[in-house]
Amino acid sequence: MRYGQDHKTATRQRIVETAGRRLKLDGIDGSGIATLMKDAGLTNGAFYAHFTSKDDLVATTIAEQLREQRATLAAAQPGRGGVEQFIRAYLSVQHRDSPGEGCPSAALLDEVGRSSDAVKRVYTDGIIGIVDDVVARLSPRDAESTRVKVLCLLAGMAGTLQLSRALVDRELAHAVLEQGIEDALTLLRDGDFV
Amino acid sequence: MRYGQDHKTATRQRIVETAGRRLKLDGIDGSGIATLMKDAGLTNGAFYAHFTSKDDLVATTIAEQLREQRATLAAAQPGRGGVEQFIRAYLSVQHRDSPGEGCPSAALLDEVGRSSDAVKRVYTDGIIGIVDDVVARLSPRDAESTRVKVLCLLAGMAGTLQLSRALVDRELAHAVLEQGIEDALTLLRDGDFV
DNA sequence: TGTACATCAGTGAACGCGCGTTCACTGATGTAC
DNA sequence: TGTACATCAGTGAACGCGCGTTCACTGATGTAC
Repeated sequence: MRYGQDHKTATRQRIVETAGRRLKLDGIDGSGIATLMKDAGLTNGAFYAHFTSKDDLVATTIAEQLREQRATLAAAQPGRGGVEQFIRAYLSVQHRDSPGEGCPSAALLDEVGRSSDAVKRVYTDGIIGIVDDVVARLSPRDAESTRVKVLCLLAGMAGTLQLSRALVDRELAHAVLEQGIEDALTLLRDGDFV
Repeated sequence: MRYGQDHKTATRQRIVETAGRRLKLDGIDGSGIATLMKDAGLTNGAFYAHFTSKDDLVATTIAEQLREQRATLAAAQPGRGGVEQFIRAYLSVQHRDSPGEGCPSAALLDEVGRSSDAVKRVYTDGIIGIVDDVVARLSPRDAESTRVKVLCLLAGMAGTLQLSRALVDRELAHAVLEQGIEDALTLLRDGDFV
């Protein structure tokens, strides 16, 4: 089956997209090559024509997921208001109940910490990209220290979402989201930005 | 090999202890029964004399790990000062670099969110136990709303530790821990406790 | 324009291995006489 | 006290299965003549 030159690129893109969903739903260790390829409508054998290893796909997918997360922020209203909008959407019931469509940090952060340096590398680069976008919206006096503050803010939000997903007490899980928004806004206010 | 009545109990306890370390190091999906048993000096076959399934061990181990985490807090100085002490130890370089000896939430929270209801149940109960100890130290006006605030505080700290483990930029990873302590103390101050 | 051929994305079976789980067996100990 | 036996914690091989990876092959397409 010889195809046009865009075909393979499109297939690769499709694998990365469906893998994003699967990895966030079942975890890195919980997702096998055969399943990942089946999600993209292919068989396992085709995998190594697109990626050198599972780790290669994981790294590629996490980079792409963080790029999408960044695009979500970019779509919000301009300036500081967009950051608040982002926080409320992030800590929403809808986001919590749709891990496959959501933030890779919330779904995979502890697994990333156990992953290869290659995966940690793309994660680091990707999260810094998001942070820089947030910092630009806050236009702070000290951009460097603000980057660290924003990093912590995002990490806290990811942890809060993870907790809300792990609690069986639905009422408590909801209260955690609400309080998480309050806490994030408090830190945003106290962060000495401007 | 017939042994005294305490022998089996002691063996089970040993499995749960070594499993705690292994699960936090390699993740739930990343830890196999044979490895978990070898860690305890046993062979795979003995496993099902102690637990009904891997999920049973995971639930038992997470409950035990949260109990140990609670004991760590109990060992700190009394009152609110102990909470600050706990925060600084939690977000320390030492804790970050020893996941096997550390907090189960930081190591496994996103995997718990993908686990069985049984695992989520013991996680929920365990974390509430820790929260109640923190709340008791703060002796707040409104204990119920303070529980939620403390839950969020702990979730944020877990996320921050996960992030520090995932970043390849060592300097940034360290700055995140420092900022995480600042943020946690800020939330503790603003929490309207007393 | 029509035909022969080279390309190469994708198939599907197979590799060795580790997974969670089961089970017939071992053998050191506590108990009964 | 000494011996025979029942108990049962632990062994180690095996179950079927899915893992990550490899590879000989297929066959639709683009290209060459």
